[in-house]
Parts: sequence; structure tokens; C-alpha cells
Amino acid sequence: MALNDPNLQRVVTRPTVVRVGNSAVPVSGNGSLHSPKRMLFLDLVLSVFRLNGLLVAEGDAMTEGLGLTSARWKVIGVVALSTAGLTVPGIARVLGQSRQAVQRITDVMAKDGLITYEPNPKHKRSLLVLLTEEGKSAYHELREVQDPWALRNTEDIPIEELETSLRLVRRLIQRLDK
Amino acid sequence: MALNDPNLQRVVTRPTVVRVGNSAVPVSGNGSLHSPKRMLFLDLVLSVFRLNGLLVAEGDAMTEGLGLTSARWKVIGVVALSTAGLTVPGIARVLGQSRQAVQRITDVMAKDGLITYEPNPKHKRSLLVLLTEEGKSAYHELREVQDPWALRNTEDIPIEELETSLRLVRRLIQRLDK
DNA sequence: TCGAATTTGTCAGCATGCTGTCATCTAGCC
DNA sequence: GGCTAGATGACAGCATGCTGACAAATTCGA
Repeated sequence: MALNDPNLQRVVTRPTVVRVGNSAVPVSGNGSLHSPKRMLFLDLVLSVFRLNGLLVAEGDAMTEGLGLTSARWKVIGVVALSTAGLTVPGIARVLGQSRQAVQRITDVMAKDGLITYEPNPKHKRSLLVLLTEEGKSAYHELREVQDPWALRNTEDIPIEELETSLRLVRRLIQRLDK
Repeated sequence: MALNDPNLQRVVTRPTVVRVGNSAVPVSGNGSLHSPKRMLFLDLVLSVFRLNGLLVAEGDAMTEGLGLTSARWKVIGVVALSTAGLTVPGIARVLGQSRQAVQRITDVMAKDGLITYEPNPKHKRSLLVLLTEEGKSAYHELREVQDPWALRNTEDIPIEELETSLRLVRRLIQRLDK
């Protein structure tokens, strides 16, 4: 929902894209290029912004009955996949977020009884995050709504397109992350 | 950077995925399915979260010298593409955001002299957002850094992959937006 | 034309994520 | 062993985006 949005098209002057073969040509005198890749990429960027917002909202709504939010099931999912527990900065590294952001989430989740901080034999101050029984229960309930949701949203999408898109997103992450 | 993250793999038990032909089989006794599509989709969701954060950071860094941020060039880009101006709720509809969020951004941008609120012949209270000369200048400077950035980030990516990914993201947006 | 439904501006509160800072702890190197 | 660099916890401030609420303006149908 971006460059071709109907709300915008109504009031927009169509960019005068001049195509010459596969290349592009400067337009509107500002020296910029309306190359297909540029347009595609910027549209993809705006679409990722939009999709991110929708996924957060969807994730919140989907799990509101479980005492979870999008931010929480990101954490609970990572912790559930770990065997020996993870430290808060460890969770942050997996999710690619700041440790402070994760710390704030885990503190609330600990207060809510979903996780506990257990002593870490490897580190005196940096405790291990583990799921409580309530947390494990919440994780299983999460799976019960999240799995059908995932399948529902992909049932008419070829697996090759999912793979291509995931590969592209991963490549962009890798490029921007360094 | 998610389900196959090295930080996580070190401490994770590999899920015992049992494949039968193209279908999947319940594992670990909780009735959940490790179907390929489910894994792909959840990985894509987490990757979109991650990419969103990186794009915001990249967009902020790229335009910090222009008095812009990611949130601002989203707005300035939409306004620049419009001919007769857009109202704040109109911008919000194009971007798929709340009008309140956009209003806060535009208020600051107006105070910074990038945009102005002009009378709207169609509506007494809902003013039109237009770029000032300073705003147009900022938009052109934005293009000068954003266009090479877009081309740089896609130079080794086949255009077909960009199209496939954009189409998938758009399809997900359309599904989640209704 | 009139009244209800919708849209809009405005204010408030909240969640999420970022950066910066500082003290403390850990790990690696001499 | 000791010292320095890096990692961590804790606190603060800030940006972005969401929702709810209310009054005013607009739109649309009876």
C-alpha cells in the first residue's frame, strides 16, 4: 500500500517514466532516475513498514487472550526454543534488538509469572531467562493460534514465493546489519 | 535473522521435523505441525520485524544531515507526489497509519518549515499539507541520497525476485488490512 | 431539508524500540 | 596476577505509532 495506493493516485501526477529498453531515463528535470529497481525497492521498503505495523497489530489481537503481545511472543518463542536458557542480551542478539528493549519486556513477563530469572553458572550478574509452567502453557496456547494463522495466511501462496521472499529479506537484513 | 540465527542455534534443540512426502507430521507430542510453510511464514514474520527496524535505522542515518528521519521522509515523499496537496488523514490513509501519528509528525515538520498548512477549499477545518521551498529542497536532497541507496541495495538482486517479494508483501498487507 | 453517520482536530495515555551513560562484572592479554 | 577491553544491569530520555475520547465539521440518505 504505497506508491500505487488509490488514495494517492487520485491526487498524484503519474511520474513520466521514460523507458528505453531495459534502462531508464531522467525525468522532470531533477536528474533523478525512475529505474524499475529503484521504484520496486522503495515500494518494497514502504510495504515492509506497512506490513510490520499490520503484523504487530495482528499478533497483538491474536494473542490478547493469552496475556501476550507481539513483543512478548517474540521473546517467549526464542526462550522456548532454547534448552539451557538464554540471557537477556542473548535474546536481544537473536532478535536483533537492543538489550534494554528486551529487558523491559522480560521484566514485565517475569512480574506476570511467564518467565523466571535463574542463576547463571557462567555469569554472576547476567541471569538466565527460563519459562515458568505458566509460560510454557502460554507458549503452547500461542502455538495453537499461531500455527493455524500461519497456515491460513499461506495456503494460497506457492512455497517458492515464500522461499524467494524470505531469501530476499534475509539478504537485505544481512546487508544492513553489518 | 531468526529461527536459524547462530546465537540461537548454539543453545537450541533442533525441532524433530518428520517429513512424509510433502506433508508434515506432529512432533514432540503437542499436536503442532512443523509444516514447511508454517516455518517459512513465521521466519518471514520475524525477518520482517527485523528488517523494519534496520530500515528505520538506515533511513534515519541516511537523512540525518537533511533534518529528516524515516517517519518524515515517508510523509514528505507522499506530499511531494501529490499535486493539489493532501490532508493529514489523507496522508495517513496512503501510509496506512493513524491520522494522529501523522499529525504529530506534520506538526513538527511545519514548525521546522518543511511544510505548510494551507486552506482547503473542500473542507473548513481539514487543511492541506504542502511542501515549502525548504521542504522541496529537502525532498530533492532526499532523492539524491535515497535513489543511489535503493540502487546500491538492489544491484545484485534479480528484478524478478524484487517483484515476487513485493507481490507477496502486498498480498499479505491486503489480507491483514481488511 | 433535516438528522444520523462519518470524518476530522485535538488531547491524553500507553507500548515498543532506540540511544546514551555509568557502575560493575567478565574475559582476554601482558 | 594484574590490567584493559568488552559485556551487562540499571536508569533516563526520546521517537514512533497505537488506541480512546470528545467536540466540531462534513456527508449522505430519508
